[in-house]
Amino acid sequence: MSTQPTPTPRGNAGAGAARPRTISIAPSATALSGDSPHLEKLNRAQRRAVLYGLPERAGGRRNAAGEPCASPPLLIIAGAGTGKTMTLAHRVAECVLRGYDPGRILLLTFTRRAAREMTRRAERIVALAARSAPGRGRIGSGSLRWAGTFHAVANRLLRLYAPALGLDPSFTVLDRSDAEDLLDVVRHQAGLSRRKKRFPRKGTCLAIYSRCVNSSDPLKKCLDDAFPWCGEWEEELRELFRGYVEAKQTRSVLDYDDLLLYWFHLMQEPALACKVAERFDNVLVDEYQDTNALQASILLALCPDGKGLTIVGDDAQAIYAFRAATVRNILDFPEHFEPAAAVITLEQNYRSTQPILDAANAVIGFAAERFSKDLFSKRASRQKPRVVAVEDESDQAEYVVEQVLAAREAGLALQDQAVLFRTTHHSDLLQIELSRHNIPFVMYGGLRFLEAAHVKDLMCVLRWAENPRDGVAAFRTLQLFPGIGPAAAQRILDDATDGAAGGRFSLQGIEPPAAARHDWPAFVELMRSLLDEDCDWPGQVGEARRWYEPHLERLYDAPMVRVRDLEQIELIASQYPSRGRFLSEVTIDPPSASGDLAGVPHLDEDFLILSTIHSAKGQEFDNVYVLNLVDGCIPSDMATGSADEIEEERRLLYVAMTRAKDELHLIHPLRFYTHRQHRAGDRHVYAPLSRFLPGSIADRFEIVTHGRGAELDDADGSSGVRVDVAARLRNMW
DNA sequence: TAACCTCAAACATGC
DNA sequence: TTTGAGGTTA
Repeated sequence: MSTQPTPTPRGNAGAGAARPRTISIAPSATALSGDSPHLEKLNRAQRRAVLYGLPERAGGRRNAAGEPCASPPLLIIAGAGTGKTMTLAHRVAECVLRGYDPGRILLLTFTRRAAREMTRRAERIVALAARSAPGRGRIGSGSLRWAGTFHAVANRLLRLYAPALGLDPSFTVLDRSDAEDLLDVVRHQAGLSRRKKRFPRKGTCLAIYSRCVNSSDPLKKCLDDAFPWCGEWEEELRELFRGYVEAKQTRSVLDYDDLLLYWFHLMQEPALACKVAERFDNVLVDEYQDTNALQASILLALCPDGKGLTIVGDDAQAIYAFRAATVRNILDFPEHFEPAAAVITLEQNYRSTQPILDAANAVIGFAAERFSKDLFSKRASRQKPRVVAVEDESDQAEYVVEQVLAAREAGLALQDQAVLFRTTHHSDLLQIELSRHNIPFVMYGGLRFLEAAHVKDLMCVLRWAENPRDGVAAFRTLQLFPGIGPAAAQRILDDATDGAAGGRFSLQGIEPPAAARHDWPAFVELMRSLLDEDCDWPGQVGEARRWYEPHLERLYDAPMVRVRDLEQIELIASQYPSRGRFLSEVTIDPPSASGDLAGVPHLDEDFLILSTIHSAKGQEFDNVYVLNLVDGCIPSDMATGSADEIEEERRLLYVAMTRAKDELHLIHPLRFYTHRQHRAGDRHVYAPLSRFLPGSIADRFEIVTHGRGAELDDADGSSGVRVDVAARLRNMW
């Protein structure tokens, strides 16, 4: 679908292609590495990446012309398992050791967890080096203040520069479903819900909006590219988005995309951009292949000449195009600068055995465009990765259980084993099977803790208190009362803001509907308390919870489980210094979305990891089991629309495979039972092995058959004949 | 009139 | 499973 020019095909230097340049290492750098024990563990390429272009001493941070001493732009292409985190952490540490102020280093990562890991390591390296060379650099815990995701850093910067941007510094942040709700309000007000033909749903509308913002493309192009079935609604959508932007502004709320968008506009104003840029001597960006056009614009505005800028990524692991990330960012990075940025490639893999890499290289070898590199490892093994044919999904679950238990018997902890899958529901059956066998597990990226209705309810009460203009939070809070629905909530909201000036509001004198009258005074008292400047934090979370619990019991079944979740919120809240920080940071990087296990109590000491492939990014495990290696799952049925989408699915499989250190099992259920049928129903379709594992690379794998699947041996596709029955059945309609 | 309930349809899924 | 529309009740 994309008509953009392609970058370097393998072994072919195309025009404008980014090719690795020869890097000459400054003698001083070599000398330094010789006497620096903290660099000893690094290989040659890693050491080059750590030291490249860094001035010997950054003391004073200014050269004779009064300009900051800074390294030229650098791109590190770090293949899977090549010690990327370690290398980046070392470079951060090296900056500190050479005299840069850690508080002036900006480290942009993909998740908060990655930021934490990186700072922790950098601090350790500095501490270690300081022991052998006292006085070279100092770093205390927490002095790398500017480490986080683009969104988290944006949140902090925007609060600092809010007045200049016309923002209320106590703005609140809408998560995805809040944003959808607000969009829905606007949609109804604009009369778009009353159309002869069905208008796209709120989730789709927001996805379109988000894509426009993040790709920086006009609406028309977004619709053509990603939402062709909504093309006829272009004008209505434009009107809707106009209303949505206005609605956010009157409420002092920002959605995820706004965080980037406001930062972008901050950087477009030269005077302000200069101030922001001056805060940082070094800017390091991790996972650059998964940034989008808007993020790239921000970054280039932050470092127009690339001075002090280091980016790390792997084009072969770009898996977020659906969120408007573009691999062009990394492919085109070197040529943005004059002279072009240096490229250092890390190819030695320390994670996987060579047979696993051979297989992964073979899979990614079919990719159409990428920086040329092939991973190699010194970890020899005779064990090839397995392609396991199983009869169906329940046989698949059985196989995983068997293998996991066998590996544990052999001494491998459950935590060192992971089951990966394309979408969350692919793991449904396995979860049941694991529970049956009493195998504890943790689901990464699945829980969506903050999206549970009762959790959102409580968060909205707090959010309303934080930002009285946050009508989204207010609207939801009010509807918790019996007898208050959308209409009454809106009336109360109007009355409450009418009587008070300056965006404040007052619940005094509001007459609620009869059914809500009984509970009303307690709520007025709660809000009075929460709005009090001296209200104790985090104690107010408990106060809000105690008010909310009776409502919870009325509104939902199984209240006990939900009550425990609320206690969990209290616990999490206690780790933040203020209500504002808690609300924004938890919204921007929710605890479960980043696979953040810290602070999740009552877990067994050992547990199996279940994760979507997306959430497994950056992780590694001894044994990896990948579920549903069939066409329709990988690549997903939903992603076969264009060549670009197929390529992304291929990279997704590559990411999954390269998570494995020792053992890799790719499981192929031969048939799938179709849904929505009687319990004992036998309607099913035969599923062909994923197209990413064609017969031509079969020699990279050990092909095995499990259990009852043995009977179907000659149907497993190893004959080389492929019939995509699933697709044919789909195409019937 | 608005809240609440029921039922049918849906172009999505990863964060 | 969820959304949203339409019908029923307070």
